[in-house]
Amino acid sequence: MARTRTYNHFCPVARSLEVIGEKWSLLIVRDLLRGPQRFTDLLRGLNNITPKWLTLRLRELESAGIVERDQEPGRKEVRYRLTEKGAQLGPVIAALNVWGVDHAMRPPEPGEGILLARSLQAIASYFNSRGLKAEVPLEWEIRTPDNPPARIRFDGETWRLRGEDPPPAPALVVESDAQAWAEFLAARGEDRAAVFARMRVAGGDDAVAFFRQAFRIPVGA
Amino acid sequence: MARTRTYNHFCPVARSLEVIGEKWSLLIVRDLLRGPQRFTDLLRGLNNITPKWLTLRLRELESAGIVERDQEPGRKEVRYRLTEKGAQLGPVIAALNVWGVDHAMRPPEPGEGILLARSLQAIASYFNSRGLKAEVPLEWEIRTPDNPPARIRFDGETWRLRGEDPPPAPALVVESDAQAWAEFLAARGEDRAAVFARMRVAGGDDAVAFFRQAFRIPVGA
DNA sequence: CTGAATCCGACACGATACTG
DNA sequence: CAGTATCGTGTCGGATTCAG
Repeated sequence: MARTRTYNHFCPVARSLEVIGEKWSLLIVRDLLRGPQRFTDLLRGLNNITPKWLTLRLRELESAGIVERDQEPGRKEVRYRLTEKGAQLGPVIAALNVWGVDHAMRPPEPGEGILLARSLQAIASYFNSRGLKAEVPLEWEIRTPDNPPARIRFDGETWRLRGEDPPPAPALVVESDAQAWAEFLAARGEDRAAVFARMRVAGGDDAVAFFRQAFRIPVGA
Repeated sequence: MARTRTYNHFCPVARSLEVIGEKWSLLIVRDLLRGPQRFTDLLRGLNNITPKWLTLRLRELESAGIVERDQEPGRKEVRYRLTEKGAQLGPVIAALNVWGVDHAMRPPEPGEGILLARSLQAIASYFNSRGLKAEVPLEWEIRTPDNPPARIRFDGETWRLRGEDPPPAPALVVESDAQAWAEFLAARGEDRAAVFARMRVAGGDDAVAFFRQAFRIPVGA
């Protein structure tokens, strides 16, 4: 595979970018960090990517030892998952996530795909990078019409996405629609408080207070 | 500026990559993290970039608020430097550096530019990411024929590049040529020990022992 | 319906030369 | 020193097609 995107620097940063600097590569890794995905899961999640480019990128990532292809013999289903080498790109995604939250967020565009699970992944990563901790383990659930409900959990040390598995009552449930949820995340200060005021939130006073603190929602009028 | 590289995801990682994901952008930031640079400094350091693309990328980074252009009135000299927003890309570069050192290094290619200062920047960043600490503050100097001598210093807490300014005797001096120094960094285990054996090292026994430990040079034959 | 392959056009990028 | 200008190539997007 004649890489055209070479820099010819003797430098670890340049070497890394030669491997995962092409368009889409890091976003594929981002989505696989949530767990193994099928081709069409990735296709949908990446929104604008064409099958051709997803195929090519997956092959490149595979031959770079970042992604593995799991195909059960007999089954037709193919699952792509990260190797250990690929999972170690986590800190790169986390650093981009922090910078993006701090310096590159804006409200969602009309045609933009809003994946609830992905937005909670970003929140968990940001909280972990910022060292935000709750006093006790807790769980939040966010519900919107178009997405399966998603949960984020603080286990006493770090924040993680939660799958569908065990449903002990979460400390707090937010009900909204995906658009409003995204606008909530993109806004700051009073604007964020205004959007928050229009969402339905169920939970104890302490839980709500901590949620407001975590998202820096001013107490406002 | 009609960004062609848009992803249309509501996601901080995708937003970041829309700003700094184009070819060369992050490498310009990498070089500016060492301090302000002139156009031709960057041109030389980036090795294969053409003036046209360097100009375009600098304009983009400027209008994104990542880079500032300093031009003394009357003087022709222009210096580019990072804004605070740009400096906060440091953790992104650091994460790419760690991954590159762990998973993407290989010996230098023949035509490859080897900048001593940049390689020490990468080492300092890697040591800091890995939490390597010395028991006392210390300084190393690396000398090669083609580059100005470069120094790296541990101040008791973090590792930093040192400019040319104050020259109290470093704890350890390595004399080599740039090619051998790069091969030393690219090698592991016994290979690294073999290259190390061919370099001239001056310093106290403790200083040399710590250097070997920091670079994981086996004691060997 | 999943998991692709193929063709074509737009534009991002590279190589080289030239300018205030 | 700090860029422009010109021209060719490669990367990528869009639409269509295809086999299991």
